[in-house]
Amino acid sequence: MNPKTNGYDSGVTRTESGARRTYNQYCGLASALDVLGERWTLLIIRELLMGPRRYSSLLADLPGVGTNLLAERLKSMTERGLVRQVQSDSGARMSYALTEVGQELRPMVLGLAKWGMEFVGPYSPGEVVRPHWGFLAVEAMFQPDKVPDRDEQYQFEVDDQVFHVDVRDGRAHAMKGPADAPAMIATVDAATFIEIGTGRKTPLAAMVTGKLKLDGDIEAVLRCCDLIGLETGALRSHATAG
Amino acid sequence: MNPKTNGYDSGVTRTESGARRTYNQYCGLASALDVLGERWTLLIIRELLMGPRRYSSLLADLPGVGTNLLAERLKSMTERGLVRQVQSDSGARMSYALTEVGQELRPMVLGLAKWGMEFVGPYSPGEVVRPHWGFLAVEAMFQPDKVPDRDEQYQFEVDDQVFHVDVRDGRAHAMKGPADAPAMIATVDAATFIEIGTGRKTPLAAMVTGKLKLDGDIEAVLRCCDLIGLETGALRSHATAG
DNA sequence: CTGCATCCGCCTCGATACTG
DNA sequence: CAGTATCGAGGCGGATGCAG
Repeated sequence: MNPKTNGYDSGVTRTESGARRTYNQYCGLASALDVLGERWTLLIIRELLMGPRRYSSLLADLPGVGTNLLAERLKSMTERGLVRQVQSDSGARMSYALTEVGQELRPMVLGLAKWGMEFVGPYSPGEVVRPHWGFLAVEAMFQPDKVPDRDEQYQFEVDDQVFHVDVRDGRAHAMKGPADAPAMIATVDAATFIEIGTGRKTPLAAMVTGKLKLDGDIEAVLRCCDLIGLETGALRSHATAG
Repeated sequence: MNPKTNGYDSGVTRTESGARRTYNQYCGLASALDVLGERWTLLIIRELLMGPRRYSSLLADLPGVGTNLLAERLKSMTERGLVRQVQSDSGARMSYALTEVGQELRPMVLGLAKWGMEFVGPYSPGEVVRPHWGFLAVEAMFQPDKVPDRDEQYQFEVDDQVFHVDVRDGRAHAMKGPADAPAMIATVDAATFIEIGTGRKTPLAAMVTGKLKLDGDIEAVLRCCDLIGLETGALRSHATAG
C-alpha cells in the first residue's frame, strides 16, 4: 500500500551493548519469535518442561549447542522471565527451572512436537536420542476424546528412565517415576519408542523384533494404545490369535 | 589428517547440494524446528494462514526478509509439503497457499501469538504493523468458555481491512470480509488494535482518544469484549453513566 | 569438576543489483 | 512481477581458558 518510505528500519534493531536481531513487527507472533525464535531456545524449553535441570545436564542432552550459546540463551531467558534459577534438591548448586510464563508454552511445544512427528524419518545411528523425550512424545500424543473410562496407570520404561500415564476421572496425565499399580508396563529403547510414536513402526512389529516388551493385561495395552493414538488392529488380532 | 576435520560435526548435517543445519535429534520437536525454526519461516506461515498470497505481497508485508531468503523459504516449504502454488483468482499468476499439513500449524501459531502478546511493548513508530495481523490476534484471543449464547456477528474495520467474528451455536469463528448483519462494528487503526489486544490500552481509553470507534448495541460490544478477553469493567460503567 | 567467557572459522542472513 | 546472484556482517558451533 504505502511506498517503501513508511519508516521502518530494515528489520534489525541494534543497541550499543547487546546487538539483538528482532523482527521489528508489532505483532504477538513476531514478539514471541523474538524471544523463542533463536536457535536452541525451544529445545532448552523442551528440556525444562520435564523439571529443573543443571547447566551441565542441559549441555549433555543438547549436543552441538556450544557452552557459550547455552549460557547466553539461559541468561536471556532468565532476563525475559521464562526461566529462573532454583536451588538444586541435592546440594547448594543451582538449577534452571521454567517460570509460570515459561510453563505456558507447554501446549504449543507439545503441539509442535506432535506436528513434527510426521517429519521424523527412520532412526539412523548418529542421531541423538534421549529417553525422556519419550515422556513428552506420550504427552503430545494424548487423544483427549480417547481417554479410557476406567482409572488405571500405564508404566513406560524407556532405557533407564521410568514414567507413567495416570488415567483418572476421564483425564490422562503423564508423570515422572513409576506407577503405584500399573495395568501395563512397556519396556523399550528410546529410538524404538520414538519410532513407534511416528507411526513408522507398529507396537506389534517392535514386539516381534524384541525391541518392545509389554507386560500386563492385553486389554489395558489396547486401551493405552488407543489413548496415545497408536494403531491397534494388528495387535488386537495377534492377541486373540495368541 | 587435519584435526579440525576429523569425524563429523555433531549438530550439522551436510549434503552435497544444499547444506542444511539440523539439530540431528530423533525427536518430534527437533524435527519440527528443523522445518520451521529458521528465521522468517513461521512469519510466512502466519501470512499464509489468512489465505493464498502472491510473492510480492509477502515481500511487502515482511520488511527485512530479503528476496532471496523468501524465495528459498518458499521453495523449502514447498518441497516439505507445507506450501503449494495455486492459481491466483485474478489472472494466470501463481500464489502460495498452505497445504493441509501447513494448516495444521494454526493452533500452535495462534498459541504462540497469544503467548507473545505479553512481550509486545507500547507501539513505537518505526515498528511494522499490518491490519490483517489483527485478524489473527482476534482468533488467538478467543476465550472458548466465553462464547455468547446468542448467534450474532461482530465486524472489525482495521485500517483498510474488514473482517468479522461469527458466533453461531456456541462457537466463534473469525472470517474475512464484512458481516451480513453485525451487532457491533469496531473501526480502529492497526497499531491501536494490537495495543488493545496486549492489554496495554483499554477499549475505553482508545475510544476517548478517538482511535477506536464502536457502533452498535452496547450489550453486543460487551459480549464481544468478553469473548476476546478484553477488560470491560470501565467500559460497562461508562456505558451506564452515558 | 561445574559454570561460564573468550576467540576463531564458517555459515546464515540481509541488502543490493540484476535478469526473464 | 517473480525471482536469482552476489557480498559484507554477524550469529553460530567448536575449542580452549579460567575462576570457584
